[in-house]
Amino acid sequence: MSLILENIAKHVSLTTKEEELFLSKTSVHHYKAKSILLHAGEVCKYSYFVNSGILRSFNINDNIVEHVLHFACEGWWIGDMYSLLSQKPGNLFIEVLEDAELVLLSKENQEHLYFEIPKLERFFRILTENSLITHQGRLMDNLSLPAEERFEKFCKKYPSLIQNISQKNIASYIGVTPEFFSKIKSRLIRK
Amino acid sequence: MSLILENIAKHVSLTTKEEELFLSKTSVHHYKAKSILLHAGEVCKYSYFVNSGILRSFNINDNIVEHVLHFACEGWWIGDMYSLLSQKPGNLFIEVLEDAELVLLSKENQEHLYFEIPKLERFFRILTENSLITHQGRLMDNLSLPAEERFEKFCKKYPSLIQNISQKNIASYIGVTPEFFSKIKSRLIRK
DNA sequence: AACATTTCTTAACCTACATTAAGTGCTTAA
DNA sequence: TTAAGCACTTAATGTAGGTTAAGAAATGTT
Repeated sequence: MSLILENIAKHVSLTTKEEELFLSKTSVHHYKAKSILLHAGEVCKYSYFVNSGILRSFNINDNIVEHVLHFACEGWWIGDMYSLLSQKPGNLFIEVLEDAELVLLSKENQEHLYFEIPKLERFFRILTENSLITHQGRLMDNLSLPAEERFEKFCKKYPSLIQNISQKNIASYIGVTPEFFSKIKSRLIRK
Repeated sequence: MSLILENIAKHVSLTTKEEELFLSKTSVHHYKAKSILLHAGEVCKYSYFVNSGILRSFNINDNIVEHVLHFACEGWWIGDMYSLLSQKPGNLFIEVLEDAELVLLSKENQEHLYFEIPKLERFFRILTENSLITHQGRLMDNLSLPAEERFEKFCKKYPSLIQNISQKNIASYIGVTPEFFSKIKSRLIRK
């Protein structure tokens, strides 16, 4: 069974017919590392589900500094929620970090599916709720914890990512410069 | 018509019978300023909709420093999403800042309503999506903007709140100490 | 009205993190 | 195979924002 159907089955149970309908509204594409799926200033047309590979979403400040909003690897969704829902140009880039196989679900198809399979409305509600909880937690951590503890939390929460993501990108997610991140890391190793 | 029904009507249209069913699952309560509706360590049982008054949710770090996650005034919802959905003890306090009339919706009733009025699943999906977008934006702002610009954004986004909330609380939401916030403010006034 | 409590301001000093810069090792590319 | 480009490290110096402390203004309480 495909990964995305397993993913859905964790929250709602679809009939075989519904599963087929769902899949018929999606398409699978392959992307090479360094591909940019979405540029800031564009309107985001798809939600992306990751079958394999790694992606990140980030913004760029004053044309210089990148800040990572989100990583996505196998079994995760990624997109620019703001742009996708408003259909206005967003601030996010979406980039492939490691060669990826993605399931694309367009906004229109997603809306269709809500009408044809109301259970999917529930599925995406739950997905969005979980994402919100994660973001709230990260926000509170950024307000209240020093960089070193934010890094430790990141390691605990996403152990699989640490192996596969450059320090530069982790630093950007944590919210520090690569230089300072390097210092933190060597401090932790010395312990 | 009640404020909460107007609120729902902005996203989905309910029949009169459905509206009655919805209201029958909620209850209205009045709280004095300084009431604490939820303590960190407790399980959150309700979503709160604000008919009038002002509330805030916040955590406390090392038993000392407060950080505001969220303000809510007329027409807004507030709760501890993490605790509400997981039914585990959360980290948030919810406090009344100004005497409030609130609509309480328990988790069980909310789940019931999803089954009896599927349109409400859509309503809360949309609500959660909007909240997620807001939190993502705030997260990126915290990562990439200095405190002064975060404050300016806050003023633009929530002009009505500034009149009614102490500087201490705004500072905590922005992510700086009251002392530094005071400095920022006088710097902006001098401009 | 008088006292207590909390909020806000100001200022001196301190620290977590940024910036700049220089150097090392890895990878990719002609 | 050499050069060019990144990712990473280290270290000197700079700064946004924190801490501490003390007083002023506002608010609440009896």
